[in-house]
Parts: sequence; structure tokens; C-alpha cells
Amino acid sequence: MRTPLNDPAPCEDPLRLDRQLCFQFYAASNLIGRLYAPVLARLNLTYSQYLVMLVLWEEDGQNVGAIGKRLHLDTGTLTPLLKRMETLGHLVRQRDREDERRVRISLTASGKALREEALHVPEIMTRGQDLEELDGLRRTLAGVVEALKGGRPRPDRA
Amino acid sequence: MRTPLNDPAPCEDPLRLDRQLCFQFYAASNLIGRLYAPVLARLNLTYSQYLVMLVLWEEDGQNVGAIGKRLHLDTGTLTPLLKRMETLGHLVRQRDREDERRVRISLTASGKALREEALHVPEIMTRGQDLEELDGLRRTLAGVVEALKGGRPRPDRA
DNA sequence: CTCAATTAAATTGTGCACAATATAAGTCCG
DNA sequence: CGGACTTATATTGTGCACAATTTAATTGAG
Repeated sequence: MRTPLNDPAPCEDPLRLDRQLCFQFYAASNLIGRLYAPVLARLNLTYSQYLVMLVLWEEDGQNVGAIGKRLHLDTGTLTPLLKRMETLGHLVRQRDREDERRVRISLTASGKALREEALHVPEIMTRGQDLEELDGLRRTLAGVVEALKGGRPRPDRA
Repeated sequence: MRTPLNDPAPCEDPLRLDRQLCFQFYAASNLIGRLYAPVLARLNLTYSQYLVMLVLWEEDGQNVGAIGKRLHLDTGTLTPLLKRMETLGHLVRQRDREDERRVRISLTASGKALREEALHVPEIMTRGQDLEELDGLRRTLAGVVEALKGGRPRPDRA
């Protein structure tokens, strides 16, 4: 039996920070957010707000739930986020007449115009990188995200 | 010249959400945190607190800055986080006598004992997964994190 | 020795994330 | 119609992240 803090085989210690895949995601996500912040600040957007804009630039007038489904965020995150974005003038929130439970999110003129500015962002952030490599990684991670969405596919409980 | 929202080649639209590598990291990190939460709750830890414990289980008695360097977090995040963990009884914070600017973080007996419980966590979280594949991905991401740490290695500005 | 510069941590203020709960609108069955 | 049920969003409360600033201890040049 092993005593705490005296693992006889520390290199195989399952709790070593560097061995945790989850930590690599956590660290990368935080560091990426920090790199985007100053670039997006010039568009008067936070990183999360930028993601919402990406969703709305693809299709304007979606309701809160549809945006949340796309970004894997719930209303506890989105409602205040969208209110801040409305205050900033990027979009407007209005109850759906057809179904008063829903809130439709529509870009303002300035919100639509902001897309032109944002077109530079991906280029700025990937400058000097191997685009083939980044795209391969993106595909790999898209698969990981897909697997995580399902709460992880159990191993076919044999 | 392209008009906003009417890109003639939408499949090559650089702003499509699914094409953003950053979003895959963001989504994966959030989803992973959600999967860990219920498992770690049984240890009375949040995900961030778990990471701090991993660092301290490797080496007890580090100061705030050393922990922050390891996790890529600053004192604005760590100070309140460590105070909460002290309240929970996982660790104690005490000024270093040698250098009164420093605060040394030491595990309590229960904090050390918690490691035994935590040993199950990596196994629970990776159950049913291809461990070779996860380790390959971990290595790839470790490289990405390393690159991000340097604020990204400029392309040797030729 | 003294005071400017540096370093370590804490504080302040903003903006996410998320679980849990609440509110209210729509649906459906008898 | 009417009440159970479901769906869509909002609210509440906690805990991060992080930039910017502050406080206090240490270092170091003159």
C-alpha cells in the first residue's frame, strides 16, 4: 500500500499535472483567450461575445436556445451576456410574437458592420503558423468535442 | 468587394464557427470541466482547486507565484481560490519568515489524505477511452501550450 | 545608509460558466 | 375548458479568470 506523497514510481504517478489531458485543454483555452482579448478589444468584444457574433453572422435572428446549443452554453451564461451585448449596441433582444417564451436575437446595423472588422481576426491569430497543421488539429479536436457532447460514449458496457 | 452576410463562398468563410480552432479548445475545456465537476464534488473540490492540489501533491509548501506559474494563473485568480481552499481545510497559507512578501501554501493532513481519493479520478475520467490515443493527443496539446506560453513564437520575422 | 527600482501578493472591478431554481408561455389529454 | 406537463428564458448564488492597481517587503546603486 502506498503512502500519500511517497509514490514509489513518481514517473507513473497518474496524478502528475503534466500527464493530465484535461489540463492541456484548460491551459490552452485560457492562454488562447488571453491572446484574443487585446485583438477583440479593438472590436469592443470579449472572446465569448465574439463567439456569439460568429453564430449570428452565420444566421441572424436565432433565439437564445439555438445560440446556446451551438456554443454549448446555457441561459445562465447567455442571458446576461446577450444583455451586455445589447447595451453595447451589437444586437437587440425581442420576444417572439409567435411564441412569447422565445427571445429572438437580431444584429443591429453596427453589429452587422462589425463583421468586416472581424474578418482580419482569424488571419491575425494564425499568422506565422502552419495552417495545414492547425486544420488537422482542429479536425481532431472537433471529434473530441463531439465525443464530449454525448457525455462520452460509454464503452458499450459489456 | 463583399457585402456583410452575403459572402459568395460561405464554405471558405474564415469566420465560420466550426472552422475556429480556438472554439474547439473553448468548447472542449468547458465540456471537460462539466464532466469533472460531479466527480470532484465528492472530494469537495472544484476543477481549479483540483489542479492546485495536483501541483501541491507533487511538491508541498510552494508559494503562490510558483503555483501560478505552473497553472498559468495570476494572483487575481489564485489568492481568492487559495483562501477558499484554506476555509475548506485543504491547505494553510502562511507568510514566509525568510521573505515576508511570499506566502507559502502547505497541505493539511486532510489535504494530503485527499490524494488517496483523487487517485481514482484519472481512471474514472478516461474509462472506456483509448489511452494510447489520449496520450498522443496530450503530447500534441502540450506542444501547443508550450507555443502559446511564449505569446507564440513569431515566424522569425524575415 | 537611502531611496528608486524590483518583486510578491492582495485588491478591485468586470465578465464569464454553471447548477439550481423560478417564471411564464405553450401543449396535450380527458 | 382545465389542470398536468413540457419548453424557453430569466434569476440567484458561487466560483473562477484576468487586467489594472495597490501595498508592502527586498534589493541595489550611489
